[in-house]
Amino acid sequence: MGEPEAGLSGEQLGAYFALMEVGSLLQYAVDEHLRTAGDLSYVQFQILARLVDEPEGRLRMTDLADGMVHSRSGLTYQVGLLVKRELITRSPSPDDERSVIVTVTGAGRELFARVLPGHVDDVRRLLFEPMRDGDLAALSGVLGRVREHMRATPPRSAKPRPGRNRAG
Amino acid sequence: MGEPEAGLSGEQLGAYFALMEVGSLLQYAVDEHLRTAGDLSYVQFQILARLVDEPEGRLRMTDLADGMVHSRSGLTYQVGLLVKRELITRSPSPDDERSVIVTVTGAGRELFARVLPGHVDDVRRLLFEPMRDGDLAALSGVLGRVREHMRATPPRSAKPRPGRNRAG
DNA sequence: TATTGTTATACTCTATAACTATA
DNA sequence: TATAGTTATAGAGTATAACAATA
Repeated sequence: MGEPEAGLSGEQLGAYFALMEVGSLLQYAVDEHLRTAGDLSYVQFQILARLVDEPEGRLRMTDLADGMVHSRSGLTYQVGLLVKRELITRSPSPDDERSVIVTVTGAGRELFARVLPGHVDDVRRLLFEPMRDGDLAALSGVLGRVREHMRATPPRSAKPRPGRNRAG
Repeated sequence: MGEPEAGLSGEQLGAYFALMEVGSLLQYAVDEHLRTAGDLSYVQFQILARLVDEPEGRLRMTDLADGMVHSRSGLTYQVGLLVKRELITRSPSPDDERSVIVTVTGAGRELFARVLPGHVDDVRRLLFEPMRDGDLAALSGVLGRVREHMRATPPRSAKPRPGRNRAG
């Protein structure tokens, strides 16, 4: 860019672009692998990963939604696809009749286990191969801080969500 | 994750997830701003940015496609939308009758200039605010290396592109 | 009245393949 | 024959709003 950009230094701008490109390429590669290896979207993979990581293999829809960028309806859609393939099941929560509990099935665990090695391998090849140990530590440090900051920062300032009163 | 993951250390896995989350959140925030402030998709913003950055404000479709993840038809689609809004124009290349030259209009430059400050501000607030100078340098170093590596690595190994013979 | 979740709907974006035209 | 680009088409994904049910 030829101009000062009124707010970002050249190095900042470069880092920003690099981050976007790396994120985009990684996402693309990983997405394609998951699609090919297991006919899974990245979101579906994340859902399975979250569930498998859970001690009992189950989570409420709301908890599943936490940390995912998507809308509720989007989650319902993706969960619906996984249910159709019998990789997960849906059942009403005993505690709260409004809630829905999502549980990984054996088939779900199997598919996840089958897909994970290639996934991890892709990530290692693309992301970590060109790194030195110092890089990893540095990256973890920075990204951890940034992530915390982003989580604490309201992503959309002008979107009060209809039907929900936020104090302020 | 509770397991060794056969290929990635815990720290690597953490860094990978952090990268994906940060990239995703940043993309989301920036996307929303561009949409609100200028009714632009991120791809459209990138197209404008590329053109504005060019000395004469113009580029061939093929050059524009370089570095973008998308298919040709996807680019045609996005370019078509910008043309409809008269933010860019399309004209045949004098050098090569097959090529199409895309040029930013005054309106395109204006919109880009109007949208850029907020864009940059978002990036600064979300990405750089929680950083120290050491962080920036570290991030630039790592991401630069990773980006080079990714560019050199064929993203999709099993996709020879129909109608094109690659040596090897 | 607030929360949880689903559904209907519309829309955006992307990719594949077929096609035209020029080199 | 290879390259540049468009178009037709189809599919995936997302979001909004309306809805139902429980707390």
